[in-house]
Amino acid sequence: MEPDLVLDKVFELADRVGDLMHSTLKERGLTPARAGALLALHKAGRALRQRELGDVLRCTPRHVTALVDVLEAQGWAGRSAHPTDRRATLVALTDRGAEAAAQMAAERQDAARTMFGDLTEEERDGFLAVARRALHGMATLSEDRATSS
Amino acid sequence: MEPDLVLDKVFELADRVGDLMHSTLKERGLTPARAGALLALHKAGRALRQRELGDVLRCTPRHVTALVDVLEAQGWAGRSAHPTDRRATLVALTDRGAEAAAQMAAERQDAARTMFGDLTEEERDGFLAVARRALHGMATLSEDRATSS
DNA sequence: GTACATGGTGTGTCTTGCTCACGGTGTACT
DNA sequence: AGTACACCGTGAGCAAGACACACCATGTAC
Repeated sequence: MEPDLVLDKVFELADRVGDLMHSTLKERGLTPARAGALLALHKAGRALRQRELGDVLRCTPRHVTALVDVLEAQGWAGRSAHPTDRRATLVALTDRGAEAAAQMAAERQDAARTMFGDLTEEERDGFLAVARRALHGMATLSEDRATSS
Repeated sequence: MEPDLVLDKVFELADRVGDLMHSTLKERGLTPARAGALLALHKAGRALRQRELGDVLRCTPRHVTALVDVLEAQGWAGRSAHPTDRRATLVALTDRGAEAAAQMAAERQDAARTMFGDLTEEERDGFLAVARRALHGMATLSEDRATSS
């Protein structure tokens, strides 16, 4: 069994989950990026500056503006002025947005339980250990590339 | 340890590998989709109809046209008439494309070895077993959604 | 030989994501 | 004070990935 095929499985797993999520989102009228923004706000549990949102989502401030534009137009979230910093804009979920985000988070957890809920503790630990070592190997690879450039 | 967090790790792993691949591709002047097409042709080992390429890449025929347009313009691949079916167009790698594809495949294998190469057979089997069960659970979920719609 | 299926493409749209430049605002240091 | 600088969001413009619909040329089956 080549390491190659293990990597294939990881991608297959991520792809399938991604596909499923994508299709459930479409029913809600949400795209992956917009849903990500809602979930980020949900997880934060408070209003975020657009800048903060961009940091969490790992995208540029410019893109956050566009994202929030749509979320606001469709009633998922709203902008408000920052109380003390007049440069900043706060983004908060509307009731509708909060409900959708909570539901999506719950669905994600259900899916995770369906996939990994019936594992023994041993199996889970073994799986995570392998994943962690792989991530560490990856990090090493990335650093090598960074220093050699 | 919640199943939730296991899913997070899978995504993290896939994301990191994806990021690394993306950056190596950019140095070559390739985008993910175009590189995918080259690798698909490489793996097939023969010229493919555009339709076949679309099936492998899981995208629409229209998108294949656009993809091949660019690959052809940039000298990675070339079109030729199908010898017997005059509707069909065959896509084949140029020498340059074949070389790049082979190199990318080798790099991918190297990365996989860095991540999973030092596992014992037991660890690898355990990991794969978990992944397979998760995939199976996913499939069940997807079917449920399909029948209930 | 007619009806239908298949293969590729023109046109148009949407989403994600980037850069660059800019105006308004905070902050720190003279 | 005032000046320099950093930070926040946004206007404008662009590239990539991907979809649907309509269309024409070609194969195929009846």
